Amino acid sequence: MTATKVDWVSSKKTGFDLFEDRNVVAMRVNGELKDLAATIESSDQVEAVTISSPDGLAILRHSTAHVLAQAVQSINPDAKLGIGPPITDGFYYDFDVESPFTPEDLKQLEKAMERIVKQGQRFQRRVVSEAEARSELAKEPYKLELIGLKGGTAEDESVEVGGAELTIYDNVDPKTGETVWKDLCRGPHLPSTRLIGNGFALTRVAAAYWRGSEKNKQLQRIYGTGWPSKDELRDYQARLAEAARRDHRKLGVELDLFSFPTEIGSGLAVWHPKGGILRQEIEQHSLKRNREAGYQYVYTPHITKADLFVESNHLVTYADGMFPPIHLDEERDAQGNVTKQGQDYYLKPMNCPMHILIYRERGRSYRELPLRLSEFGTVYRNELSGALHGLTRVRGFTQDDAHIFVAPEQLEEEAARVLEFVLALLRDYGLENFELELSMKDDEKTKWIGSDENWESATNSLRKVAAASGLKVTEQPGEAAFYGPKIDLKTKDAIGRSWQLSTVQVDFNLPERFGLEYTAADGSRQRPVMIHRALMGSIDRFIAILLEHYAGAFPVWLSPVQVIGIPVAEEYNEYLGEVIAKLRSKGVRAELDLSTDRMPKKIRNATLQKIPYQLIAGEDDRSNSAVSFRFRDGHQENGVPVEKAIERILESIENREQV
RNA sequence: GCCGCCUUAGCUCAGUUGGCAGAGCGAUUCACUCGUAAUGAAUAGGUCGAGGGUUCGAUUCCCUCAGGCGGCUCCA
Repeated sequence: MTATKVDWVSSKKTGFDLFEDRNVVAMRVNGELKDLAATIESSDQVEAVTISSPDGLAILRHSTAHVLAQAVQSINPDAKLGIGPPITDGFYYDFDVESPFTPEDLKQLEKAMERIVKQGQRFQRRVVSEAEARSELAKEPYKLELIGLKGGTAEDESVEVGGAELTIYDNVDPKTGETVWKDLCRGPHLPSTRLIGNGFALTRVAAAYWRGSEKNKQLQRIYGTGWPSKDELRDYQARLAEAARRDHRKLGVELDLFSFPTEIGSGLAVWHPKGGILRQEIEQHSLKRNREAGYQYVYTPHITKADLFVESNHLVTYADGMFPPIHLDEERDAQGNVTKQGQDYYLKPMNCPMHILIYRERGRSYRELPLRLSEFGTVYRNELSGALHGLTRVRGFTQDDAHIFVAPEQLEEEAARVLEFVLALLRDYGLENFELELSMKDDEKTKWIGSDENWESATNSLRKVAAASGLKVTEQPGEAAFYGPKIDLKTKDAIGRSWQLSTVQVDFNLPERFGLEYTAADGSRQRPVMIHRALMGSIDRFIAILLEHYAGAFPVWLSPVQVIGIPVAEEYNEYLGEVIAKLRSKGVRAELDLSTDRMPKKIRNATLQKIPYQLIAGEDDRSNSAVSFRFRDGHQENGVPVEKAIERILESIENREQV
């Protein structure tokens, strides 16, 4: 926060009197955000809100949204206003219009907005009664609906009608004093549109359901971004360009890792040889770590009779996410009458019921617990076509899944072990900067099953475990799965984007449904608790995250091609070929570039493929039994003796180094 | 699933107000034998996403479908 405390000044004043700094665009009066035009009482605590502070940016963006709405209505007076709040990095405004906006409309609207900004219209707050608001906004059906909602039940406060009173903001032409536009809004706003400057841009158009419900009409939403200066806008646009450069869908094509053939179907990926190597490395490393941590690997089928998902209740709670059944074994006579009842089979959307059946296959002793079953389990989910997105949202994917069966008293210790394990493994892949979210039940929703005592003790256990990790923990009441609390782990990638990865969920429900038991030390039958652990979420998605994190330039051990040999001329093919062969014999993924390209072209190709080591050899190297290194960043080390070079490469693989 | 936009060579993209389809990269071949991000030349490569309609004629206009992109919704 850049807000500064301000001492109280004697007589009655407004924010304009108090703050001369033009960067101050609003103020907090006794903790409440207000326009600078608001008057201040002598007992008030006042803080300045500068345009670059989080509050200031939100106000800037909200005011920019108003300017957008004014621009839209200046061009199309029939456009009905929805809502227009600030969001991360920008704002949007929803409109009900006859025909959707086009990219050309956006350019035209930006121009209109610039004119409004230059005009320096004042945002003037005015308190109105509900009746006044209704008559002034008679032509705005959505605003009228918002007015109707105000004072209703626990509805979230919105930027339109939150707060104690209804207010309308008039946009006033500073020269004529005429109100040129107005909008129902709680504020606060910038003192003048001029402060918006040239740090804004309209970014895209999209449809959005009115008030976020599929049942409502879709409005046309215009998204924009807004910043205090043109330079900051450019920085933001550069960040977007960097994110686009790292897009895993683009890198997947460029590095020949995977594709989504339309013949196979939406959201169903095939892995090419290079992507296959990457995936194998990740899986093998994970397998080894899982084994070391006491997990036992299992295999289960991709398809099962309906019975299993009836017993697990997935066919009730998760039916929408499942592919329709495959009807098998039905027989009919010549008249078409069913002579043998068929069976429905389903593609599995989750692995847990299968693992549970392995547990239940025989009697279990407390001595076997915790029993940790893990699997790279491939699941299929019938995601809505519009929700699919590269490898991060697909219809078939592989979870590095595990289900741990523990005695209730083991829950806390095991959860701590799981979290520790998850963090260690993710660090192996080069991820850092983790945050935890503890999702709990709340008193408002009714979906929760299981006893309050169970919830309380499990939540307390997870809370302790999360706290002990030393990571930042956010508690989220109401966000738990219906069957138990969970810890989700988020990580930030190299350019600061947050990704949800692992989840550790406590489940009382499935052990109950499947009647799981173990024999305790005293001979009594007890019910185990289950922990669901998806470490990388989905391997497919995890690879997408790593791809974007590393921008395709993986650490040596994960690189599909680790070493490429580039002879200076054909003459040196044989010499360098021997070096490459030695590396291959030691398990290094090394290739020799025998193409007819010239050397600089080969270097360019290898660099674009983001291969960590380019080994170059010409006369200087051959006569000294040496090779020359060229690295991704272009720096070189010439004349390295072959044995030393090999050693160095092997070490970097062993230590999972980035080079 | 809903709304909007898009789909032209392996890739990135021009183009046609309805009249024989274009470039760069990539591929192949030939020449060059080369020291740190593109040597030169030639050749091949297309039912203009699929199907239907309008038209003398459709890659171009209209309809349906598929796939992609951006959102919304969804993500137990």
